[in-house]
Amino acid sequence: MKVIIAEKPSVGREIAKVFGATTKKDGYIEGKGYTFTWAFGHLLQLAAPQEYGYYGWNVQNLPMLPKKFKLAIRKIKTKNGLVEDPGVRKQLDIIKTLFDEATEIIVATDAGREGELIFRYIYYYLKCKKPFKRLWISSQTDAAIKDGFRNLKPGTDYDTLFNSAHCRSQSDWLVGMNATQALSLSSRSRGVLSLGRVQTPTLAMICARYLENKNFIPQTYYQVAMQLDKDGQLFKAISEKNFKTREEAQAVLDLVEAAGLIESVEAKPRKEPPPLLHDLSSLQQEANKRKGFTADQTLSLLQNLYESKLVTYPRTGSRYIGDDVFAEVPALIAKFNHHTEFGKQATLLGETKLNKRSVNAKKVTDHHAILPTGETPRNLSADQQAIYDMVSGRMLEAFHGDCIKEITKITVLSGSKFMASGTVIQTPGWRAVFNDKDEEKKDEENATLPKVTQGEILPIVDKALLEKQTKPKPLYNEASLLKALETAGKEIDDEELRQAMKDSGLGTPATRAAMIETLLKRNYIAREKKNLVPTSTGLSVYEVVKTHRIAQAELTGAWEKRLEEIRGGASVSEFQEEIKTYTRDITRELLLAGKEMVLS
DNA sequence: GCAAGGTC
Repeated sequence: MKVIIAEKPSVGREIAKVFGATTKKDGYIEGKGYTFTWAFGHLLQLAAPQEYGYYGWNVQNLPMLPKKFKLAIRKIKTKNGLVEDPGVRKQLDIIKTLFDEATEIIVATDAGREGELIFRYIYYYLKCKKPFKRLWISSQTDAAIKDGFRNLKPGTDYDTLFNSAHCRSQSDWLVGMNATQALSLSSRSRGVLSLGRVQTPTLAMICARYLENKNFIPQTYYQVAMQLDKDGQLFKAISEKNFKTREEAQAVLDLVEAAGLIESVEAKPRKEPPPLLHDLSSLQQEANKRKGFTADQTLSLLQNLYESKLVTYPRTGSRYIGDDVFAEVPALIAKFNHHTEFGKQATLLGETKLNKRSVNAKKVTDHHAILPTGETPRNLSADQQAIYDMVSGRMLEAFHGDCIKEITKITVLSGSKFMASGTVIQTPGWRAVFNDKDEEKKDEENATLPKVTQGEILPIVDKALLEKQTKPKPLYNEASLLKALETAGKEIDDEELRQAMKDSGLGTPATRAAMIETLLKRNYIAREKKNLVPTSTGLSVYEVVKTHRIAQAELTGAWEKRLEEIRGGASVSEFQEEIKTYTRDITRELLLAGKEMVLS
């Protein structure tokens, strides 16, 4: 008997379906000589410090450097503290029984570093010795699955990938556990002061932005505005220059005459391509902007929709689909032909050539972009419906044509030079789907401009001196923080580190929402209206760690570079030694620095 | 009491 193990039930069932296996059992499916089972993500994790004899929280234990890491069944929090997750225990028992009976195992966990780790941790924990092969596919269409099974890889091909995954896991444990205890103990804080490779740079970003915003000194500047009249249609023009002093602006204002000469008129069409399909992060950002949902709420609503088979896999980091999935898109779009809001646009799309901007198999990683499945939704809550509409509306947008705008710039002479600009949508294209108001217009922009010609002289009906102030960068909210986490590392000077981080950023799509919740739970940050601001505790921690590597995105870049080398066959023990050295250093530094910490 | 990673 061959046993196929997937990362999650949905994938296990999908593969079983392709094989025509139909006998559903508790925790697996049988048929056609195969058994299909699954994990629920990571069933096993690196064991807690006490499993290595480090009891209690004690400076004497630090740094904790286990000789050999152990695995433990995933825990859940109950009122009696941490206990083994019974569902996980049960599934692990099922997997053990199946592995014991197996002649061969086929590994169908997600095609990536963590997918490899999920399987290997199970395999080694169960002390399994059966041979295994690897299924490596990036979409779960019938064709992709069949093709993948014709091209199974030897399991050992992925040994170095497992090494890199295991190193990632151990390193996060070593640095996180030790740094957390070191700072919590030395600061004599009442609560836990947690630190980690991802959470601490995130906290640092929030704190740095908050301080920059709070300490910003606004600069006053001046502009001169006028209103011109073209056959009764008024429009606004602003001085070409900004002025540092009121006097300079006043002088320009005084020179404005009763009429202005149209010096030039420039009208250019601009094509605006449709947005890409959603990945989790872009959807979380949009839901935060449109509905004020937190990243965590959006993920949980999307998970509900996924479990009801209404949308595809939610925790994806790709905004693209492959050609195989694209082949199914026309039929999917047609399902929305009678939708109350999008029906007209869906029908229209059915008659036109689809935009293939979101189609690129090379940019599909473990999972493709989020799409509706085409199943008809029933009894959705208002919030679920809102998320579902964002997913399906985005699909219609993504395959729509460009939006064509006309950007007009007019220069007016009256004493000095003035500019008027306006944007008119000529062909809405994808913008017809939601028919939203255009993104926030600059206040000097006119909604529409009258037709004027060069050389014309128009009466000036009003003029004024405007006093304005420069504005600081805004505080982070969930949407802008998620964006910043995705792009973290883009400004690293070191070319190699920047390169190593360019596809990842800080954290992963699956973990970012939970990480924001962790910072809130630790009382490091708080929600203030839609903004995320640091608390006094958060700022105190930031002050202590801000100059250390643990507070910088570069640390992730440096690790990613080394992990990629390990995947390519480089020495594991060398990296492990570096991490141990770093762990000793950061622990020692924090044991000292924490003593100086001011906690209110 | 602690990380980051995955998912019901």
